[in-house]
Amino acid sequence: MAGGRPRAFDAEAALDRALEVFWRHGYEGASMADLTSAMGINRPSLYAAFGNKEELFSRVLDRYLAGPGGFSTAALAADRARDVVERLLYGAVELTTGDGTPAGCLNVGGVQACGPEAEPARRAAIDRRAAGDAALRERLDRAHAAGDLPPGCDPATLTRLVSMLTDGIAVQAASGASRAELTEAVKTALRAWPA
Amino acid sequence: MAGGRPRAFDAEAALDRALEVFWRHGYEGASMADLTSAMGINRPSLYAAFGNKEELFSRVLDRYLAGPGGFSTAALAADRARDVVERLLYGAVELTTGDGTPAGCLNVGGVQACGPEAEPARRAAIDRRAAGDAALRERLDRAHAAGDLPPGCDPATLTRLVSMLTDGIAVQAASGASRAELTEAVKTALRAWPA
DNA sequence: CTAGTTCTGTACCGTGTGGTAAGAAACTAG
DNA sequence: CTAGTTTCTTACCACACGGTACAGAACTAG
Repeated sequence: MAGGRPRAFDAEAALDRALEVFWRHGYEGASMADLTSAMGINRPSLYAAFGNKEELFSRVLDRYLAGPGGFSTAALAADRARDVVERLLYGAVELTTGDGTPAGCLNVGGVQACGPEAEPARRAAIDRRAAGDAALRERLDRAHAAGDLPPGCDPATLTRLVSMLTDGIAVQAASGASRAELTEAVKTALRAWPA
Repeated sequence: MAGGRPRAFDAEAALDRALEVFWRHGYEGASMADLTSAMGINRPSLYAAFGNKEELFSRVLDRYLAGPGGFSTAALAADRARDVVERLLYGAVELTTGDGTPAGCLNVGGVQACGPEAEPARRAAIDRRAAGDAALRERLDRAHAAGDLPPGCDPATLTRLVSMLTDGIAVQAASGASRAELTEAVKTALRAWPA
């Protein structure tokens, strides 16, 4: 006694469309009408497949971090700490100034305070950020133990600074800065850490 | 043929209340009901005095930059370029992590993409940011001409980097970073520019 | 007091929001 | 072919949104 009518859409492809919409308009700025229209499905199908708007956003966040934001976990695999940071910063520039993608960062945009009903989405974004920071922190702790950090550099503070820079990159991109401009700024910032 | 009923509220005090609400909830997250309630006035009074939500936000932005954000123009008066930057960065930390004020920055939050009808407010925020960047750029140009910049430092790029850092500070504060943590990170960033 | 003007208070408008009820349609197991 | 299950489609719900019409209240000039 199984079966049932098969769904007429690809859930993962629909999530990619939803990602595009959330990325461009933010959590609150993306209406269910925008989402269903972009995903090519009806409202009840969306609710049956993904729960509600908040859960959909959460799944989109995961997809974002695994896809376009995947460079940030990949960067941690670099041999030297400076390369880790360099990959993170340039990766953030590329992510937030991509040609076919919206300017800015879905996760950074999700942090900005909005209405009370968007609070769960905000927390979801903040939680993912904290997880990313923790992973970087753990990597820099290892670098510190191996003497791979500049003298007098606290891994926790350095983690905070890198996170601050990637956040700044996202806001700059969202407000119109070009990839070339941000690349130059990152290059200047990295001058403080000679290779 | 003059006179008319006098208004029963102080417009500037009402703007301060509106500032608090916009700062905490963002442009879209602040409803007219929130605003009128906090300002202690009725809807028609608000519309008569300030136009509409968008114009109110614009006036609040000006008040924000003249008040809590005033340090950013004051910082430009420092004698040495490094002091200008230092004041800007520490000032941003203080602004975004104030005790009685919401975490984050009204102007940075305004940049984040939201619904289509918030686009004018977004542009208003971006324009103010551009004006601030232009003022800093002009100050760093003078410093460059006076040999007050580190060797090989482009004023335009340095302006972008400082703006990126203050943006990052705002996002970090909005996502829960403490004043002490951000102060440490700024201190580390400033190490690249010896005093 | 009257005429003119401006603000206040209540009650309302159209629209868009996230979310859902109900039934038809498409599939599988027997 | 039938019963059971899951999806799709249409139509709808209550509600909150930004914005406003209208009448009464408070003031000034004559």
